[in-house]
Amino acid sequence: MTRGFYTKPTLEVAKKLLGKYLVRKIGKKKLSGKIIETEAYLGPQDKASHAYQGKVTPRNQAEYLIGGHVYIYLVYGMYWQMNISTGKAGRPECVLIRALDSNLGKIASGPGKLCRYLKLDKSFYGEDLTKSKRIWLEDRGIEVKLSQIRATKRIGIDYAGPYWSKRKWRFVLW
DNA sequence: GTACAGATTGAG
DNA sequence: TCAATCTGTACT
Repeated sequence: MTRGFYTKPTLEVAKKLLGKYLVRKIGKKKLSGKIIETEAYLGPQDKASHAYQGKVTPRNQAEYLIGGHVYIYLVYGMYWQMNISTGKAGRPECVLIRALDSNLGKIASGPGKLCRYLKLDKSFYGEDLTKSKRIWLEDRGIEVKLSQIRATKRIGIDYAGPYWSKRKWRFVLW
């Protein structure tokens, strides 16, 4: 996948990521899975985003990078979440990868489990997906029809209030 | 320096 | 339904 794919509007990227393959190389082994669930977080306006109101911290600065970079962080002190930054540089927008469909079953059926399975941690912070040799995305020619994409409300952000928690910015491949 | 909440998960 | 568990952030 090239840079141009990631710099499109975030909601568009979130939908187009469905059906693409996430590839992770560990030593001589290659792990991969089809992306089946994503969630969009839209910058300063989104109360559920870490960059709400344009906040910049050492933790979320990767969210401001130009599309195609990894924004990874720890939640609840135990689980890593992998995001892909989207849009232009300076825009705090990203897509959270929530689930992969792999031949190993439901091992990556949630953001925390996904990262545990792929052995992702802080060393991937800010990794460039268009250049990295240990993690990248592949288009394997799977055609995703609009009727196969289901939009639902996002998970685990009720604290952001009913308006933002009800935005249907979670996309599931049906 | 200390307090506190969280983009989850798995067990009960 | 609810606790585990720890980092970053916002205070004093």
